[in-house]
Amino acid sequence: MSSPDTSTYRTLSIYTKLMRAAESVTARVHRPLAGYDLTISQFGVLEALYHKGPLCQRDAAAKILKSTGNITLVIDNLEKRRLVRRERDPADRRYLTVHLTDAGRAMIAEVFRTISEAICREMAALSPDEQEQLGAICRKLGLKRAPAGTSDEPHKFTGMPSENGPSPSRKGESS
Amino acid sequence: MSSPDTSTYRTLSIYTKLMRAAESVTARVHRPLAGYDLTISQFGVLEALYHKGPLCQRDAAAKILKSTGNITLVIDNLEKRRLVRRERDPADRRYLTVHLTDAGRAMIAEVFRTISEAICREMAALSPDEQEQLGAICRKLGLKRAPAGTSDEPHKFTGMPSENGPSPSRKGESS
DNA sequence: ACGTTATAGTTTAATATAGAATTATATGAT
DNA sequence: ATCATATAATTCTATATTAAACTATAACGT
Repeated sequence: MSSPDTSTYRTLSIYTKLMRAAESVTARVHRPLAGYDLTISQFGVLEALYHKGPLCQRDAAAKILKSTGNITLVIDNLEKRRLVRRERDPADRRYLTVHLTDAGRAMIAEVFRTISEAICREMAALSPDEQEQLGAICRKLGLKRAPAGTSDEPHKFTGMPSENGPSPSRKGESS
Repeated sequence: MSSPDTSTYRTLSIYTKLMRAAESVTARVHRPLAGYDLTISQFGVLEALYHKGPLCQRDAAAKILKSTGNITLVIDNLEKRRLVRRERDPADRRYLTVHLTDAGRAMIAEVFRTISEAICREMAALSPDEQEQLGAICRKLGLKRAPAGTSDEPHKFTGMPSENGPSPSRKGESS
């Protein structure tokens, strides 16, 4: 019943709605970060460490989808504030493992709680049914190249599904 | 039958899925822009001009959700490539109206077609029913402060729903 | 063992962006 | 008419970010 044009229009329209919804929700969700003087990247790193434990910088970069050049700066800044510390891996001296300090852990625990609450408030606009539908739809949308992820990760509020495959790093673990 | 914790977990999980889907889809959709040597901001401005006609810089900035300081540079760069031109509004000399040039229009027409096709490919992962559901869900999610938008705008592939209300500008039109 | 290749991290140069201060123009109140 | 205020755009300063060049370390093939 609809010309190709109309159907295209509807599709574009829905895409646009998706983008706006995502942007508007993230804008509101991330608002509290300003109060902690954290950038989204800094939050992303802290959160990754909080939920996955110590990480090397390459993996941290992959989590938040930034370049390795950038992660150096992000972690520099977190380290200056004593929220994380770097530790040279004695087994492979190329690696720097990034750890949360106690202060960092305390901070991310609080920030994470705050952000979680914000997320729940936002998502409360949807009924449980709608949340289900949304989850299913997003899985389909995201799955294009992503290796049908099962994602062991707890929660990742920032970052992208590794699109090109940032590689799990540390290939030569066996031997 | 789920503890508050479980329910929170599920909510966070769905939020995360939404963010990843949105990011992964936009990454794929925007990929062709590199071939035209257009940044996302530049594309956003061209697209706004294409669909809404000439705009003053303030409005262009609002469309793509960037600062007025930034829009100056974005438009500078588009103007250098003769894709747009600035025109001083004789009625109110504070305004610069930004127009597409013929070259700009030709370019955005082509780019828009390319991007539209990419979007359709992405959205084809969903059945018509699912697309409907997604549209409805996004409307609910986006609507938090947004004035129950009816959005006369054709398509906006970049930018955000004006959250705080960037103001329609040009208040003193009457008189 | 030795040299090639790969990988983790840093540095450097360029761009994008936000935010504050600035300039030019317009509006409104008295 | 004049002065205070508001607004559009630009400029300036600082930060975030990427990409590419570079350094240090490790793995692999011969």
